[in-house]
Amino acid sequence: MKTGSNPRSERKQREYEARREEILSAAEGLFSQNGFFKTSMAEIAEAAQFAMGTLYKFFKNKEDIYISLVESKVEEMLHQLEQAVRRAKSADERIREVIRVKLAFADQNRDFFRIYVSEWSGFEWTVKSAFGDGVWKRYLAQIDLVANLIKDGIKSGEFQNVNPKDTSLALHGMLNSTIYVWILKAGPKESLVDKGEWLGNLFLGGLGTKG
Amino acid sequence: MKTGSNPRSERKQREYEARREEILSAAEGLFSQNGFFKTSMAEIAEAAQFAMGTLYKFFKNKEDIYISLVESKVEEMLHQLEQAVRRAKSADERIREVIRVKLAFADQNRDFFRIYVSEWSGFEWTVKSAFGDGVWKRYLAQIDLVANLIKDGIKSGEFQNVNPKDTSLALHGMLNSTIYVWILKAGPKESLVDKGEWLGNLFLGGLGTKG
DNA sequence: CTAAAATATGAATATCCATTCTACAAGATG
DNA sequence: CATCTTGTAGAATGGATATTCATATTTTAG
Repeated sequence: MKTGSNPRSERKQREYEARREEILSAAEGLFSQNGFFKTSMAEIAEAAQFAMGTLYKFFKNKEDIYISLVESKVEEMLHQLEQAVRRAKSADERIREVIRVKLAFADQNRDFFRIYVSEWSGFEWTVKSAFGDGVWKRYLAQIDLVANLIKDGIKSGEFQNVNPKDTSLALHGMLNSTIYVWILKAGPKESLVDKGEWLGNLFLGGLGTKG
Repeated sequence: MKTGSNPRSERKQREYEARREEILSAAEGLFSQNGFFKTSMAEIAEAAQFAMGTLYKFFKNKEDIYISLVESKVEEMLHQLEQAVRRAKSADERIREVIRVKLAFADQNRDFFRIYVSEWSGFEWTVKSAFGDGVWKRYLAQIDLVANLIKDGIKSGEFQNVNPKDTSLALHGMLNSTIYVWILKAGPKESLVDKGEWLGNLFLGGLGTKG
């Protein structure tokens, strides 16, 4: 009949979660460095200090580890973007806020972002199976978030009359390429976040001098 | 002593090249659809209508096929970009020309571009081995080409005083994301090349209304 | 037409690795 | 303390597939 008392099972639960996180964290570094296909379960097990068999008590399979990893982080990033949009008042400022938050998030989550960027353009059709649902949906949610923001800016006259979705996509492309190369070079000197302002200027004001 | 006569060996050479191209072309479709790791030599052989062993007469291994494929196309794209830059006169027009050419190339080489985009952000560290040399170098050459173009534009006063390399990178990111999503959706109605003009406007003039 | 050289073949090999399974340990329970 | 439950271990299994190699076919040339 079960003890039924919460405290005990709660601790179990917590410990289970903690171990799960440890595995994810170990896997994150490996996937980031070597990609999905060149990371073996044996390596993950070793890095997480568990036996291979144990991993399967926490995750259905290798893909499940990968997906859990990406999903939770993408979710987190989406949350942060939503909050950022909320706190800014003008359309212009909202765009700048999005840029800032994304750069900061990348700065804070380098390993993840390396996975993420290659995910958004490539793995989608490589690890496909379960992806359409979780990650891709949240990715589109990000694009939509910014697209709506642009739509509002157009209505208010702050922005030119463009296709909001295409423009949002362009912005994300700009950011991703900037972030990705920054991660690759990884010079400890250059600050990624500092690039936020000129990226905002470029996107909002353009490269040309004549208005 | 050899016949020494050229004509004969020339034909051989041509036929060899032709078969090589056939293999590359077959591989292109498969890699594009399923990615490097989920494409087997058996599949390539079948698609190219050769036996597996024969493939190894033309290429050292699977990776060699992949690399040859990407390298030759990237080279081609680079050439086209160089020409495009040459034929335009103003800095502004040169940027627009680059955008046009890249979009047209993507339009014409959908399969390749799908590989390319995932290559530029992801496979680089996954299929790594021989890449640093060929593909990556040519990719950077593209970035540099545009960076120089921007530098000139700054000198002539046409462009604002930005970091040319970062800005070039941002442009390429914009284009890649636009192209990539277009390929995924693949609606036969929307023209990719038609997006060139507003992408040029956006990049040069910015999203905002106030100069 | 026939022998030698060059090509093409695809079954056999060897390696790699995700996943499973049986045995062992630690901790809870009465 | 004995038993039962839960968690951990890592060797064994099975499947996949890149690459090789002995054989067969085609082409060349005398």
